Amino acid sequence: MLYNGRPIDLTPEEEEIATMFAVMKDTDYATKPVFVKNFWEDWKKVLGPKHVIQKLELCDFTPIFDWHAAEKEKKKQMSAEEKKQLKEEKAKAEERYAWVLIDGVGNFRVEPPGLFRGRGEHPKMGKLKRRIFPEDIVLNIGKEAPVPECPLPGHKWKEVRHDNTVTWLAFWNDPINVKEFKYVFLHQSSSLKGKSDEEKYDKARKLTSKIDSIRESYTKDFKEKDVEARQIAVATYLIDRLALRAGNEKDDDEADTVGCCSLKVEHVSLSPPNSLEFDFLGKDSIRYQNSVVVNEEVYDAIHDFKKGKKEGVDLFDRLDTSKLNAHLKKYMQGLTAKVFRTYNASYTLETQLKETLGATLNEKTAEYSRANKEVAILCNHQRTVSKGHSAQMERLEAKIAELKTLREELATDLGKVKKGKPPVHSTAKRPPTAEQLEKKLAQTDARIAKMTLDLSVKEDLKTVALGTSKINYMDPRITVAWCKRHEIPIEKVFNKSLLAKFAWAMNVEPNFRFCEADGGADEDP
DNA sequence: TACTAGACTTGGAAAAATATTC
DNA sequence: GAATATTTTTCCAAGTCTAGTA
Repeated sequence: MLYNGRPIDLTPEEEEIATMFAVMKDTDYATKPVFVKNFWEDWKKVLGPKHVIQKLELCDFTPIFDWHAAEKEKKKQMSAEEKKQLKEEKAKAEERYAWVLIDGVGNFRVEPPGLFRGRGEHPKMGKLKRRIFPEDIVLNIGKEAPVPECPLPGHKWKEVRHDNTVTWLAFWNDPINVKEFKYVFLHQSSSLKGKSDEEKYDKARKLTSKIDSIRESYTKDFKEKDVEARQIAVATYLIDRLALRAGNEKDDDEADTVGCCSLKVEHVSLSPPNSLEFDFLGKDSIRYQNSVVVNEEVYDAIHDFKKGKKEGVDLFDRLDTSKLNAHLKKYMQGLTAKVFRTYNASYTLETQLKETLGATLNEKTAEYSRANKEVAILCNHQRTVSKGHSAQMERLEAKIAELKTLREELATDLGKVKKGKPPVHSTAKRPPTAEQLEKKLAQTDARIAKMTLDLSVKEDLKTVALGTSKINYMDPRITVAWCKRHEIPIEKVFNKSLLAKFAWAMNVEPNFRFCEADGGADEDP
């Protein structure tokens, strides 16, 4: 790299960190002052006080960036054969880390050093995430099991435990947030994960038989004199109807985001006669923006909760997630705020999925996507619009316009031919018959219809992420049963990973209903 | 009861793999 | 068959919630 216009040599450690920064030149992070400041503070520590480099502004990382770009290009240019071989070698070398006796392991690699990429306006973005050594790692293995050999010569594990009350295989402290941990868990497809997944959905399903009385109860409490009880009622209403998250307290050294219990007064505004306007940053700094017509008593309650409070003050000042969840436990064993999200997502999928369907497989899977989309919207699962989206839309529109012109030409030719005159637009040596033209016209109409539909679906889904609800919120038994009823191969809606993850749900009866009145109710009430 | 360490689920972005189009 | 679009997988950040402690 260059410093003040002159080439400069760095130690491998200094250079490694410089490279982390250099390669991010074209990302959003590089433009954020907090990111740059945090990076410079941490790099400076490594450089030391007497280093030639004293000012970040005088650093020119372009040579490193160009080198990295060239490396990337080299990799891209490798033949498919070479890539395949490299991949196989890697898989072979790692195979022994990928399995435990009973099942597969999830992510078994430690996180490599890098610059922390927090989401939203994270105060720690750009900080150096240091390299993890065996001395950082705690292993959890069977008492009689041989201790895995430490792969770095001269190093040793931090600790070896034998704790069979937890599921993790290893952990280390997150270097960015030393109080937090990074775990190695079993694979999503493992029986252990499958079991707890099934329990999660069973618990949500159990809500079916309780939900009416719960709604009755909190509706009654909208008028409670006691402020805490009233806040619990309104918060539960929002969590139930809007699928909001619980909203735990957050520290100052995290991005400023909220959930239900941590909403601030400025996040909800009143719009007469009875609408609430929500606008706040939720998990991952994803914006939640929604206008909802609400129960009049809820509207009045929010009005009261906001009264006399300045910006930045908690809307539910008498409430936190533990109080809320403690209250929910009175309704049902194990009931917490997140269960409502699972319940309402699964309920939505089941009620949205139509039982009367079009004839083709494509129409059926499109119906599934449509229902999936409703769930994703409920849960506010969003994605950023892809880079080439608008260009892609324009191309599709142009194509449709082209087809429409063709259609007009076919129509006029058909008119001519029917009157026994020669076609104007056909350039074929032998003029087409009326039948041929009619067939082509029908084909073109079908193509126009399909492309127009594709176009609107694409535009519709440009900010909606379907994956998260599919992986975490919709009871797979709903999907499997629906597919069985409509003779849709399950592979059409679940990819390989999901098939493995949801192995426990595959034997469900075709008539399974998530929201049967007695669905999953207690054996002994 | 409040606090917090700990363990687990949920989340979007980016990379990699695969399918489609020209 | 290369370029482009779409889907799948990987990565690791960021939530939720429990249980133990003071």
